[in-house]
Amino acid sequence: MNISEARTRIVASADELYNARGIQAVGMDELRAAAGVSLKKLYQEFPSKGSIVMAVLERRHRSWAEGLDATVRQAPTPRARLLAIFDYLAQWFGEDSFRGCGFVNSFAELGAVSPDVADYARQHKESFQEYVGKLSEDAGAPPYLGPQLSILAEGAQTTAAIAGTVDAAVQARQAAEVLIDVALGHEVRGAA
Amino acid sequence: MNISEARTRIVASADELYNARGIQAVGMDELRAAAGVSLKKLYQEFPSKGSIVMAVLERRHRSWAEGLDATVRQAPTPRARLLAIFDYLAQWFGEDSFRGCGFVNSFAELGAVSPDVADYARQHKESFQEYVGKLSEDAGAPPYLGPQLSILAEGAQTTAAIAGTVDAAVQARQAAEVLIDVALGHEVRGAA
DNA sequence: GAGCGGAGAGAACGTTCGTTCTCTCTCGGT
DNA sequence: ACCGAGAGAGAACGAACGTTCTCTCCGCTC
Repeated sequence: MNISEARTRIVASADELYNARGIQAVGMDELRAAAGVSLKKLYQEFPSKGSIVMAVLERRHRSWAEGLDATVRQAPTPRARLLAIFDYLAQWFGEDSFRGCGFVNSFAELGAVSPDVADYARQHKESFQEYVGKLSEDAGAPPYLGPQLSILAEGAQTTAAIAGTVDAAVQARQAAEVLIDVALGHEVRGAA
Repeated sequence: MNISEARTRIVASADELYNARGIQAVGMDELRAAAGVSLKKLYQEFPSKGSIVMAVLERRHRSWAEGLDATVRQAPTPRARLLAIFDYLAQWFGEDSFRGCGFVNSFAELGAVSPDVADYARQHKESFQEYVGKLSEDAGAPPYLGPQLSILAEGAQTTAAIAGTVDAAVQARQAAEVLIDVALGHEVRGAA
């Protein structure tokens, strides 16, 4: 077996287990079993559990950013691209494995004791906010729209995770529509 | 020393410590020291760490609900009362001890392994959503406004916690203004 | 004053965790 | 065929945790 094959499998298993049950609740032996790897090889690939956690965060960031961008790219107009963010959320929330944003969760679990985890979570959120800001700019919206939509997306994730329903994605999407149209100077009528 | 005095001090210390460093990172001995109580008395008041966690959640819920309601009551109109939610958030985010919503954090840490914690977090969020829904109804807004504002508030909390700034509260407040006015059928002009 | 109940301090226990060590087996080169 | 390097399985280790037990001391009752 290739060395990097083992790395990949370890990180993938860790991602799945940490997401499902929390980082601190999953021990190295359980991870070893799930990855089908010896404990020796585990510590040969990663010097510590902390480094596995960081590798998982990197994997999550790549996966999220790529998935989001793929969905957004399919939308034809700048306005549709902004709304596509919430379609991506809706699809994500519907997955059985969805248990909230992995960065929020790891920040809550380890942010206070691990500066690395806290910094990475911050970076991930900043990168998302920049992405949304760029999409907003492309749509010709004033700069306040980006943060507003980012906050909506963030709130939808937390709400969906704790309530256990997909509703938050469509509610956030409807709110986003209003905010976008107002920011673009369109006429908006409230539905009664 | 009165028995319920000890209980109160234990729960207050636990709240502070759990908030600052995470529940799993704080051991019973550290809590005992912070509360100024013997380990014996600790287990005399609470049968287990889990029961202390639940008591902390109850305390947090009461404190949050009372603080929010006090701020909201000061606002003169239904519209101002809806916006007061975000003033409350802004003040909260500015506190040194702010480290994100305690229910989101405990859900992230223990929700997957403790149904009690998960259920309580769900109840807390539901209760907040009902509260916002009631305020929306009082303002004469259509029923979709409540969830929209709840999601905004939720997102502001997470964003402020991870970014470490208060900005999210005022950004969410501005978005809320737009959503409220559109929902009430007012004319809204986008600022450019 | 003697004895007793309860409280505080902290040692002790059993478990779990992250990490390392040991033992055994296999496989490739001469 | 033999020897050495490397890998797998899992025992072992030290620390930390939640929880319980022990010991000592204080104040109250007869």
